[in-house]
Amino acid sequence: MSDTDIFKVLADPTRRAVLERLASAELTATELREGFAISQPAMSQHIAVLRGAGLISERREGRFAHYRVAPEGMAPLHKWLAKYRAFWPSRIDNLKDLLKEMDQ
Amino acid sequence: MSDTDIFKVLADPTRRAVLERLASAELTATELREGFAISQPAMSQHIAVLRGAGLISERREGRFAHYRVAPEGMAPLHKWLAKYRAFWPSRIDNLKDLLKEMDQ
DNA sequence: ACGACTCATAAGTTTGTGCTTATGTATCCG
DNA sequence: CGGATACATAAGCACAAACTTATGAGTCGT
Repeated sequence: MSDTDIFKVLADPTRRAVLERLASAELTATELREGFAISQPAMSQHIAVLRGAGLISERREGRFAHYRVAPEGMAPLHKWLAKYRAFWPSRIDNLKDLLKEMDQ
Repeated sequence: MSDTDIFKVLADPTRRAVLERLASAELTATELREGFAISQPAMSQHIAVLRGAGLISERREGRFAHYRVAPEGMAPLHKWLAKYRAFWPSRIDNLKDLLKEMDQ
């Protein structure tokens, strides 16, 4: 998955909203569609794109498809952004706090 | 600058390449164009987009326009990605190393 | 077996993005 | 002043992206 593809995939607000909803819970395609003013095929297509990018994973169960975030798919994005870490200083303190939290 | 806009801006490989070149040095529009198989207006348009997104800043000097990275423009991206930091564990060690480096 | 349900795929339309050529504006230099 | 240089803007075109409706494929319950 190229950087260009990752950015293109995430440039769509509906797809980012889908990721956000999946961040807190595993959901089916139909459940995901709730709250979106979008047709079922449109959602299906977005899901296919997210899956193609490795950003979500699928668990089939009968006629239901359950989706969840595949965080490792964000790796290219992390990696790209890291190239600009020389400019992070103002955020380092936050990171330090975060690490302290996680140590406990 | 919305998340959607930031992602759209960065989804273009030419624009990301421009940022990469500017990360190490301040350059003029013409200098930036070197190595790209692209017309002058095309580059000018990409620059306008990057500037509109707050990702680069301009320093005018006579007829020359010098550009450099405006790292704070990446903030929305950092912020968005941080929402998925719950999935970072495998990267925490790298962060710790990074912080150690920066403390010295 | 049959209708209802969940999701995927196909085809067509519309809108957006990035490019081009042409031209405009401002600055520098001889 | 007048030509050359640096960059921006305008207009038009080609391709890509996201949506729609229609339909297909598989699963469930009665």
